[in-house]
Amino acid sequence: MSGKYVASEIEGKWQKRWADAQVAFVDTAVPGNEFYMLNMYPYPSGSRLHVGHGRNYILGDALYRRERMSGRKAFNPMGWDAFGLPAENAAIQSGVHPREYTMGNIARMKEQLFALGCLYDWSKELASCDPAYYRWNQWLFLRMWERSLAYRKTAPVNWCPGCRTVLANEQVVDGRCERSGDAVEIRDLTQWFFRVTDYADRLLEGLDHLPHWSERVKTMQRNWIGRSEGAEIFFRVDGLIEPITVFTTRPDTLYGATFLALAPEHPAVALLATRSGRGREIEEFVERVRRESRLEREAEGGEKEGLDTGALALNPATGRAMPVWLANFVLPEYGTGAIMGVPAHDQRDFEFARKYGLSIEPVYRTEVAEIDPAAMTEARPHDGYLYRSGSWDGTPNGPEAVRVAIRWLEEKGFGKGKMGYRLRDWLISRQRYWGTPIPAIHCPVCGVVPVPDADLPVRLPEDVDFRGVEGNPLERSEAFVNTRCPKCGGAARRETDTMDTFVDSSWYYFRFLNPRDAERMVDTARVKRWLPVDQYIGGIEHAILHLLYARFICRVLRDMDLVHLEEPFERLFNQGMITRLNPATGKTEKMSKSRGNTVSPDELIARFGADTVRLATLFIGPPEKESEWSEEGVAGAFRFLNRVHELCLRLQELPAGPDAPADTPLRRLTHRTIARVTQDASEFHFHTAVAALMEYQRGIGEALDSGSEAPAALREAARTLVKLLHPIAPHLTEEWWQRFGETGFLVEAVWPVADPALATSPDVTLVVQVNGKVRGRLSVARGASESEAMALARADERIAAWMDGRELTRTVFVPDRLLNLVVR
RNA sequence: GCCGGAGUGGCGGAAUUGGUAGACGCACGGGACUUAAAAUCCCGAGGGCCCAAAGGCCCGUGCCGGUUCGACUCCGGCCUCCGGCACCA
Repeated sequence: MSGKYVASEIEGKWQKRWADAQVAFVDTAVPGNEFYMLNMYPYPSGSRLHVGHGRNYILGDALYRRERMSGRKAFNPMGWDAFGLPAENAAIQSGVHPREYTMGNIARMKEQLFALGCLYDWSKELASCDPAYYRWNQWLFLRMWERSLAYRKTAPVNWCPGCRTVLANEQVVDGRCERSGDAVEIRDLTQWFFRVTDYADRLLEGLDHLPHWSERVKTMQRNWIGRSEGAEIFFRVDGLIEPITVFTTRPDTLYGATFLALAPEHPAVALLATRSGRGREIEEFVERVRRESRLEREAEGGEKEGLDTGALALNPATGRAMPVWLANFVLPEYGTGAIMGVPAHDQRDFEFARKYGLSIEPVYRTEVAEIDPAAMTEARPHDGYLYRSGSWDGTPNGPEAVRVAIRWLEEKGFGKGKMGYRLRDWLISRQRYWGTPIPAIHCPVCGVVPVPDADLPVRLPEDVDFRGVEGNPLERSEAFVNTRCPKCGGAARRETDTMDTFVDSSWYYFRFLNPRDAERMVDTARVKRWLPVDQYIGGIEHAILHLLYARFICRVLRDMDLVHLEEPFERLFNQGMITRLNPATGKTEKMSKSRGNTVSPDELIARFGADTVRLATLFIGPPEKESEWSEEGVAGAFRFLNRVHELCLRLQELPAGPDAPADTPLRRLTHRTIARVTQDASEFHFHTAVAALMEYQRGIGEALDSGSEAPAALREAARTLVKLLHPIAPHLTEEWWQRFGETGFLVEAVWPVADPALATSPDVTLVVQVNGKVRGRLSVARGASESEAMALARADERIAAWMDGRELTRTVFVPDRLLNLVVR
C-alpha cells in the first residue's frame, strides 16, 4: 500500500470485512450491562440518503461503536417503515407495484448505509409491509376492539383531496395536509378510531418522568394534549328533553352568561330546527358553515357568524332566559361543541354579543371600578372580585372562585367539575391500498364483525391495478372484498380501509427482540430485559406524531400485560437538520429532496471517502442544533484525516525502544485527550471530541519532532489516537489498528480509560487579579498554598506595580485557579 | 395571547457547581517549499488606543440595572429571533 491516504482502498476493504463479520457483532444480552439504541428508522420513500437526513445514522453509528468499545452489550437494529403514500403514488404514476418500488428503495438505502460504514444488527431487520409484521397490527387492532379502544363512528373528519384519504388531526398542520400541502376539507364519514383520549392524563403525566427528553418535545406534547381544568354545566332548553351541556374553564362567570352558542354540527341542532319556526334558515346556516374548509373556519380574525335559533335556555344561576344561538366559531370536536357566552369577560363572546345585540353583564370588578356595560369597548379581564353573583359575591378572582362555582354546581346538580382536552381520538382509517388491512367484515345480517385470529393475516391482494386509478384500489379487488361472515357464514364484504402507517411504527421497537416470532406479537420476557430503549435518535418532526402514538400504544400493551413499561424511550435525542444555501432561492433552507438543495453522499464519498463525510457531518456543529452544510468543511475534514494518516506512517516506523511508562508530556496529553473525548462523545458532542483529537494529532506530531519522547509513550499515543477517532472515522482507524500490529476488529477493542494522575498536570497556571482584573499569570505547582502564591505574586514586577502605593484590603485565593488581590 | 428554546469574532462554534472569554475549524493575511502554481507546512488575527520597538492600557458574550473580590454563567426588567399551541370555550 502506498504512503498516500487513499480512502477508497481502505474503505472498500473494511466494509467487506465488517459485512462478513456481521453475525459476530450480534450479542446475546448480559443483564445489567446492556445498551439498546434505536435510530429513527428511515422511510423508504426518501429514496436518497442525503447528508442532511443521514446525520442521525452517522451519529447513531458513532455512538453505537463507542458503546461497544466501552464493553457494553449493545445492539443497533434497523427497521423499514415500508407502508405509505409515496410508494402508492409512484405506483399510480408508473404502474410499478408499491412493493417493488419500496423494496428497491430499501436496497438502495441499505447500500448507502454500508457505504457510510454504518453497522446495524441486520439479523433483526424488519419491514412493516411484510405480512409477518403487519399481521400483528391486525392482532393488536382486534384486542383493542375487544377493549373498546378501537371503534367506528361517523364524524366530521379531515379529508385530503390530494392524497384522497382521511387524515389524523396530528397530520394536519395549519389546515393543510402535512405531506401534500393540500388544504384539508371536513367530511362526514364513518371511520375507525383509536381511543387515545382515554390515555390523555397518563400521556401527560408520563412526561414528568422523562428527564432525558428535551423540554421542547415535552412542551409540544403538552400543548397537543391541551388539558384544561373546568366544569360542565347543564342548561335546560325549552322544547328539549335533554339539557345542553357546556364546557367552560370559567364556571365562576356563570352569572355573566347571557347566551348559549352551539356548533352547527351539534346533535341538538336538528331538533331545534324542527321545533322552531326557522328550520329553513337554520339548515341554510349549517350548510354554509360546513362548506367552509377548516382552514377558513379557523383563520385568525375570521368574521364571527351566528344565527338565533329562537330557542331559550335557562341560566341556572340567574334564573333568566338565555337565547340559544348557532355560531361558526364553536368547534364541534372540542369540549361539548357548545359554549356559554360571557361577553363581559371574554373577548370573543364580547365581539359576538356586540355584533348581534346580546346583553353584556359584568361579574368581576375591582374596588374602585363601577362598570357600565354600554361603555365597554372590549371584554374586561377577570379583575378584582365577583359581584352580582349571588352567594359567590366577594370571592376574589383565582382558583378559589372556580372551586366555589364548581362546589355550588355539584350541590345543586347543575353541573360538575371536568377536564377538557384538545387531544382527539386517533383516526386510523385510510382509504388507500398500501397499508395494513383493517381486520373487519361487514355482514348484512350480523353487522361489523371482527376477523377471527385464526384467519390472520388479512393479506393485501396482488391482483390490483394502480395506473391512473381514482379511489381505493382495494374496493375493486373482488377477491379481496367478497368474503363470508365469520359468524353466520353468509356473503359479506371485507373492510377496505387500511391503517395509518403510524400504527406500524408505534410498536416496532418491541419487535426487534423477536422479529421472526410467529407465535406472539411481543416477547414479554425479552422486553423486560431490554426495554426501555436506552437511546432513541430522531428528528423533531415526530414530536407529536410518532412519539405520542408510540407512548400511547406502549401503554395499551402494558394494560394488556404484554409489556411491563409505561414509557418506551428512556433518552430521546433530537438531531437538528442540516441546512444549505439553495441556489434557486438564494436562501439557506433545510436540505430536502423537494427543495432540490441536497448533497448526495455518493458523490462526496467518491471524492473524499466515507470517513471524511462522517467527520465533516459530525464536526459541523452541535448535533441538536441545525447546521449549515459547507463544502469547505468537507475539505477541512479531509485534510485532517490526511494528517492523521501521515502521522500514523511516521509512528509506524518507530524503532523499538525500552518500555518507559514514565510521566511524560505526551502521556499527559494522551490521558487528557482520553478524558475529553470520552466525556464529549457520551453527550453526543462529537464536534468538540473532534477538536480535541485535532489538538492531539498536532501534539503527537510535535512530540515526534522533539525527538525526546519515550518510544513507549509514542506507541501508546498511536493506539489511543486510532481508538478515540474510531467512532468518527472507522475505516482509516481499523486500517491503522491492523498496521500497528494489533489483531481483531478495532470496533471490538477496549475503549481507553484515562489515568486521572496523568490527565492532570503537575503545574498549573495561577491567574493573578488585582481588583478582579487579570494582571498576571504564575506557573505554580499544583496544590500550591496561598502564602506560596502570595510570595510569587509580590515578586512579580507587574503585579507589584499595580499594588504600588495602595492598601491590600483582602485576598481571594482559589487553589490552582486564581489569586485576587483587592486593594484600595 | 399562552408555553418552550436561543442571542458570544467575518462565519460555524468553544468555555457555565461564578474564576485566563473566543478552544477547534472555515474564510482571510503573511511566510517557507517551488522556475512558477497547486498541494502541504509554519506564523498572525475580537474591537479601539499608546509606542520606534519590546510592551502596555481601555472596551467587549442582545440591551438596562443588581448581587459579588470577580458575571457569557446568578437575580430583576426589557429587546430580538426560532419553535409549539391558539376564535380551545
